[in-house]
Amino acid sequence: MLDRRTLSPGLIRSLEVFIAVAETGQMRSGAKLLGLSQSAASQHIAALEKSFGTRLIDRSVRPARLTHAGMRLHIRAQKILHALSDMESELRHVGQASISLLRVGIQASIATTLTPSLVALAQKDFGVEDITLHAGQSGNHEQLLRTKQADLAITSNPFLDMDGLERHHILKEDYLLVLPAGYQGSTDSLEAIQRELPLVRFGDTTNAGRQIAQHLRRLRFEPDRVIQADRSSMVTSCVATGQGFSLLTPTLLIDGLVENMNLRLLKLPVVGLSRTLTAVAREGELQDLPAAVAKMSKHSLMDQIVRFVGEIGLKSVDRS
Amino acid sequence: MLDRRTLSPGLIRSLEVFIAVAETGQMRSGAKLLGLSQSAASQHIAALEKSFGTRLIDRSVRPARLTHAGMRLHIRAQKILHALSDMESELRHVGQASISLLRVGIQASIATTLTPSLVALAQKDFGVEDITLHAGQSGNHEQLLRTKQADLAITSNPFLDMDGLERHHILKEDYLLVLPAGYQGSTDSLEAIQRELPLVRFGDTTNAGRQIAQHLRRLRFEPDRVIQADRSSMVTSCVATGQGFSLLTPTLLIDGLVENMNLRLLKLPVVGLSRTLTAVAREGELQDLPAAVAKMSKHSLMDQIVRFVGEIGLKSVDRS
DNA sequence: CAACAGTATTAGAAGTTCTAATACTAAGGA
DNA sequence: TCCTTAGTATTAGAACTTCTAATACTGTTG
Repeated sequence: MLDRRTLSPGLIRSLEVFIAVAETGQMRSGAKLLGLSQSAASQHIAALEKSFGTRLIDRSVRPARLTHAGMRLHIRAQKILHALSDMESELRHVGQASISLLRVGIQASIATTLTPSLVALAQKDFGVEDITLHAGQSGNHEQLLRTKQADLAITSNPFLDMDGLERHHILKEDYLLVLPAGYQGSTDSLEAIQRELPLVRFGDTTNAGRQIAQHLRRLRFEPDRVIQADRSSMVTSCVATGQGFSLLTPTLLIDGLVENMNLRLLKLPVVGLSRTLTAVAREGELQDLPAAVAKMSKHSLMDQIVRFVGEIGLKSVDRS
Repeated sequence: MLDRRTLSPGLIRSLEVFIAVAETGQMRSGAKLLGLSQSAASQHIAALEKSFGTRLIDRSVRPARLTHAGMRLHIRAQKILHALSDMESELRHVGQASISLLRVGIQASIATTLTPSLVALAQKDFGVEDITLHAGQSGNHEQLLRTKQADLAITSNPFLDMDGLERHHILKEDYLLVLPAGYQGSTDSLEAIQRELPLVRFGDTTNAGRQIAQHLRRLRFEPDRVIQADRSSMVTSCVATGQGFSLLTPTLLIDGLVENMNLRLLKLPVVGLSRTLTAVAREGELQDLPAAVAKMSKHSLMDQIVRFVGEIGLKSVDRS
């Protein structure tokens, strides 16, 4: 934090004049280089010399020569003025290289939550003029990215087999056990619960569905009764009305929440079932935007999880 | 070399305002930090945003937040403003730390040559107000430095056994064979010459005298007839009048030159006889001045050698 | 709707930088 | 010695930039 005015307001101009005079060895020539009069140059050099309390240029010789102090100033001033030019160039480049059109594929389960924040970020921080948002299944996003119909995907499937992409971790969430509020049976194991209630899960056409099915197979858990649905709200409705139990991540749960749904949430009695959300874009195309989107998404989703799922939701999400 | 005006004249002030606003998160607070009105701050930020063609601060949130471009600018601006502050501090320090009194011991043989240039350098480039110059034998200078009666010595004896000194090489000059212009004898060896003329050399009370005596002893050269003198001009007078021959460095020769002296100069028929001149000061006391003095001394002495000794003198001096 | 908090914009005052003219300095030549 | 030339310093006032006080505008809250 800088104190109040510590730098001379006209310092840059004076340094420009000083460098021009130093390198031409003559007040008038230096001034001419900058399109100034000899008098203006003389005044700038005099002001610098007064400010620093020391002679910078020895005018008694031809060509004029830098003093010791003048040589020190020359070295430093050149570096600083170049840094300023670089800074100006960079900032103008940031502005000019802004993204005019952004096409984003968002996984359906988190699309509602993320849309407002994403639009604000893209427009305000990155000057994006046109935004196209597509909510859908994660499987579609790979093709959209590959065929350049989408520039960015926010997805639970990071397309690890696909090259030329940059990936930015959003968060990893564990699946929770979702029971009807009135469930009185055992919660020690999935088998015990399954004896009381059927499993309500996503269909095999969904990534979540396939992921859960695969994991349960690995656990040798083969439920007798299964209810399959394609939407989060269908799943949660069945559970809320006591028709079954389910396994959902916090974000899936939020996506399915409707008013007056009474559900009981527990940590899964088995480990290793989780879902990772990632922001994915083609490498280098969007500069800093994908990373910023990932950061914003995490922040936004965490807020919702705390608000709608509470402590148990918070504990089921990684903190990295 | 910078082109004509490429940097905005008010850029520094605008950057100071930008940083203050960025770090307080509020236009009015940032302005207050710099003792400005809210309106002035608003105008500076607007000017920057117009210049760069992009939004730098998002005012719609509380506290105000930097855009992506704003964050880039913040990083760069802080570095540059700190560099400017450092530069101003350094330049003011150079001025304030100028040396008010400088006491220099110069070897007698080069004192006349160096005095004008040394005084100019010290006053013009280093702002030295009072200069005391002492011409004398190099043996004295060690004591003057040790007892702080002198700050700088320009000498042929670098006091290698004394710690806490900084040394700056000026030049190394080989001894030349100095003969009467009318000498007709052999110049193949010192023995041959000695058969014709006595050796005229500095007395053992001088560093040059001791150095030459020591070296001749190493060569097993023991002249029958020796003329000893304490001053260069005595030596050169004897030689010029045909009374003897001598061994002198270019600077010693110049020191002894008087009008209408006809001397014949030859490269010595033996090797390894040379003298090194060094600028010596107590470590760190005089900052950059000793190095500058050494550089100026070399330049000055080289000019004199070329002028009074010519090509053979130039060839007998190192070029490093 | 009114009150409040904060920013943007405007007109004119204040401050800074510029120019044209002039004064000053040093060196060289007649 | 005087005059001319080359170059810099200084001055008065014009031109430009930055500032302030006042007002308009925007968004949020009760």
